[in-house]
Amino acid sequence: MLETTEERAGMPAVSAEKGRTAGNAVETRRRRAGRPSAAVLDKAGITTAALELISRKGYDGLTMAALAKLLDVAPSALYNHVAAKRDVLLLVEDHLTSLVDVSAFGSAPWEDAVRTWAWSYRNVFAEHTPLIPVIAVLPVTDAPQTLAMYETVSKGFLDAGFPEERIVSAIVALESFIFGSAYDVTAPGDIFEPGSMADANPYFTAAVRSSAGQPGSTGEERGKPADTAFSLGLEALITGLGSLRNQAG
Amino acid sequence: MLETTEERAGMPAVSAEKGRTAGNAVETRRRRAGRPSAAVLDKAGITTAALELISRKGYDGLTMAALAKLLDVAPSALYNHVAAKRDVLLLVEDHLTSLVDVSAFGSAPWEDAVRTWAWSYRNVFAEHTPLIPVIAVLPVTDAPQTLAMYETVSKGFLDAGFPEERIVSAIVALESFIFGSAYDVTAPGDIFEPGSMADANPYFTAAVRSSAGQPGSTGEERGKPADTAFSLGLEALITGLGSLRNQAG
DNA sequence: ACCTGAACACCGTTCAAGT
DNA sequence: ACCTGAACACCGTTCAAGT
Repeated sequence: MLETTEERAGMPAVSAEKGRTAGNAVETRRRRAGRPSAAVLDKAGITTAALELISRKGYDGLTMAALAKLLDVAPSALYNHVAAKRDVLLLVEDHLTSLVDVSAFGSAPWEDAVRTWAWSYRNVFAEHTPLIPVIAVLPVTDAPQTLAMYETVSKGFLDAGFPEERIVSAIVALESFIFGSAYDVTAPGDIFEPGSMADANPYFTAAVRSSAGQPGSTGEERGKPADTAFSLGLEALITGLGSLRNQAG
Repeated sequence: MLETTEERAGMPAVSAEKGRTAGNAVETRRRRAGRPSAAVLDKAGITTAALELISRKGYDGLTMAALAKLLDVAPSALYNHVAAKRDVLLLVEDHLTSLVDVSAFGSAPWEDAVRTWAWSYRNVFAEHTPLIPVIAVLPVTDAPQTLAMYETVSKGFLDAGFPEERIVSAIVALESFIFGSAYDVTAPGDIFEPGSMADANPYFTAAVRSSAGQPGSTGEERGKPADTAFSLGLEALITGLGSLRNQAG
């Protein structure tokens, strides 16, 4: 999996001085200053610790100080492995992208493969919306797993008869929709309730009232609003983009 | 338009003690402690000052301290008018939404109206992507201009024969695509250059190479990549969602 | 090369005191 | 009600010193 030499270790690295794993304090003997005989930190360990912190305390809890504490080092030690906090977010982003399901490309028909990929992609990042501003501006060179995902998706599009010169635009369009939709998942359910402003906005108010209880994409009685909107937009995109394919696929 | 009583003043409020407008220092006579005879701050002034700061220094420059300095007050004075920095972002967001062009609804055909609205919406927020996480979770009750936009768009959809119970989902789907696409505009042009990873990712690399110089939506020789992708996705959504309309429109 | 520890230049926010 | 001024509890990051 595009593993680099400095990222081979598991996480969290065992601290020789303490005989324990990070985040699970057992002893308190201090590590003295100076370079340790074996490095305590590596990128894989930092990534796993960041993920652990995010799942426990959310993105507000992901501070360099908290990360350092979980890894049992001084905050400044992190800067031997990352240039800035943004690099930590980047490591996390690339790891999460490897969780996106691209397996249907190559087995299922194009429409099904895009559907599986898009839902999986949205669901992964719905839990990690603070990363979206990072991804959107992220050069693919800095994110090997993200690049690997694009490679699989590109091959799937090409094999399905999609014109090569339109593949990147199509992926970008789908991704834009996916990222925007990931935010919707986190929105409160009553986000569109006009409340006291209902009288001044009758058309929108009526639309909101009548949209309640619409069936979800999976067929249940009332789907979550975010899922209904995602399904609606995704099917429109699949149909519209699919019309660009030629007969080769 | 939906002006509230405490927001009627222009901006920046004139400081009686200094005889100048905020952000344009002339005198330095100190305002003494205690409640001033006329309020120095109001929401409209805070909004305009925030916008000024953003245009001059970007969102990193928008701090409560910098905002207070531009308005010539102590930082703590802001908290008499907003509960937190988030409220400042909300004020800015609602103002920007009022700049989105919804004028084509009611005059142009539905497809053209959606197109005009979507491009305008994307262009406004492409310059203000840090607001996107705020909007996505924002109850409409707290943003009267945003609600007004939804009202106009909803009426446009209904008048065009769009089924009422699908309007909110359709707007959400379009908005999701618009917000995601706004990020693309800010991305560096070479974001997809595989660089040294090209060999390991041949399909994606070929797609990136062949996508360069594709025509933009406005017909010029080579459009900006973000515009090409936006056009592609938007037209797919317009076609797909448009098929839901009945003959009434 | 890769740690510690101290320090720097900020943040957003709170709150008593003043008029 | 609506300011000032001081203070609090943080931030991310830098850098000399140590091995």
